[in-house]
Amino acid sequence: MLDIRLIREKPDFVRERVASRGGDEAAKIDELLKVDAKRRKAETELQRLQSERNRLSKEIGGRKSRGEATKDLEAEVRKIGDQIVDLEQRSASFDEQQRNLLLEIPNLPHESVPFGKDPSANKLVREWGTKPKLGGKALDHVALGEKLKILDLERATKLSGSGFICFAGAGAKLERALINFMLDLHTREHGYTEMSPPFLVRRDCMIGTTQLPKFESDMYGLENGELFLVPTAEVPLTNLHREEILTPTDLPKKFVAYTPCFRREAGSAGRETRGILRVHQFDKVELVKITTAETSYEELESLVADAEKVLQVLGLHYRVIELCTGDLTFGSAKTYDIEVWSPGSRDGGTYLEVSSCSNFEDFQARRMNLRYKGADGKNKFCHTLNGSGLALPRLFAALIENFQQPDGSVRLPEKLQSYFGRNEIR
RNA sequence: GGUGAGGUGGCUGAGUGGUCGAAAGCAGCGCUUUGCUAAAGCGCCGUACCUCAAAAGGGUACCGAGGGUUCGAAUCCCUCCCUCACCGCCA
Repeated sequence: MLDIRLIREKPDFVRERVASRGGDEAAKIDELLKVDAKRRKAETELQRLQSERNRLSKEIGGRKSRGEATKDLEAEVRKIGDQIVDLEQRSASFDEQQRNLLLEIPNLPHESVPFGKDPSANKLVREWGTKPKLGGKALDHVALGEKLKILDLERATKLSGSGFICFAGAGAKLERALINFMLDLHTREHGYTEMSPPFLVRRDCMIGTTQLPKFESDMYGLENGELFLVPTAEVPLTNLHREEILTPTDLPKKFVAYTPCFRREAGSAGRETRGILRVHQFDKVELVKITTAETSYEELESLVADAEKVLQVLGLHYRVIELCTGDLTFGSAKTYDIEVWSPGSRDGGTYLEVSSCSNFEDFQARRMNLRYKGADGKNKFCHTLNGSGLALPRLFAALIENFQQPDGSVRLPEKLQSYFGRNEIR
């Protein structure tokens, strides 16, 4: 949520920044300013009347204690009371309109974000490692999974429909090994605190991290819209301290959690969704940071580095992409994607997004009223960041494709062997 | 799920219709004094919003949430939420 004062003071700047993402939300700025003006006018008038009522009510109290008549004053206050009821309703309605508009306006891209309207304007930041030499006959993860009996997609479909995964045997164990490996890496070497949060959260949490109100149709909900299945651990982790005022010396707070993620992914189908690459339920290890305003951008860089480390230790080739203004998600001010090499996908391989690391600045914090005490004693909104560290199905797919052997077996990276218990799957 | 108790400022805790945004204590901040690592005295010390060019100042709202009664509600009534205790059930 943007600061209404910023919009009021620099409407042109906000309009221009919002427009740089594409979309039509910039048009809402004018509407918002109108509502804001009406709201403040109503509020000022309301407060004037309330003040008057307070004054007269005290006068009544005074007169009664002296045994004087109060009928005339009571009639007057009753009249003011009627006007107050009316103005309260109008004021509350403007207030709600304003909040609803604010919830629908996306965050402003950071000034460093490259301008562009689609992914073609994204910027390659760096690459790490090299593509494996597999002799041009790389199998994709679906074929490999079937051959090694570590994926049972047919039966997953029987249980839950398309878009669900059933890891089998060594596949299930590999999934678990990867989760443990990543959690250990981030807690032991990167200083994150491991959490195991609820997988169902309240509506307010979903609003806090910007999944709602705009993207409700992408979410799974329960109980008349009261509880939602988390689409990512970002939601419970970032909301942990919602409505709190944190001590700056406790910042940054760094959390890591494994959770399943539930997404409707309505309308997605086709080559992008083959196998386990885009599904309704998947596992993910997520990194979240809560920081001060001053440090959030350096924290973003180290967050990306923390996520990259997973691929480095596993020895998987990847690249880091900086998203352009038009490709940013709703709440993000700046985002880096990490894409791992998948030699079996498409014809001759492609890159798969396994992490998206974003700085939301105070956009989420404002929605969830998450603050810290500034050095000047004033309460300030925190900055929030998150990134996958990493998403499992695509990592799983990339791993078995990159390390497949000519005989169809998969040789596991050294670091993973102790977690998996063996050095290969065959 | 049942019964009972309760939700007041960073914490503890008064306050059952009228200068209560709220006593007091603790914590915190500032000054003074003594001196020593602690104590005493005095002062300040919630949040959000509106107003104001800004600061100062002024105002409004907030005592779990939402409604109601009233000229006036932390205080009375209703609904809901949460916490605690005991009972029941249970992986």
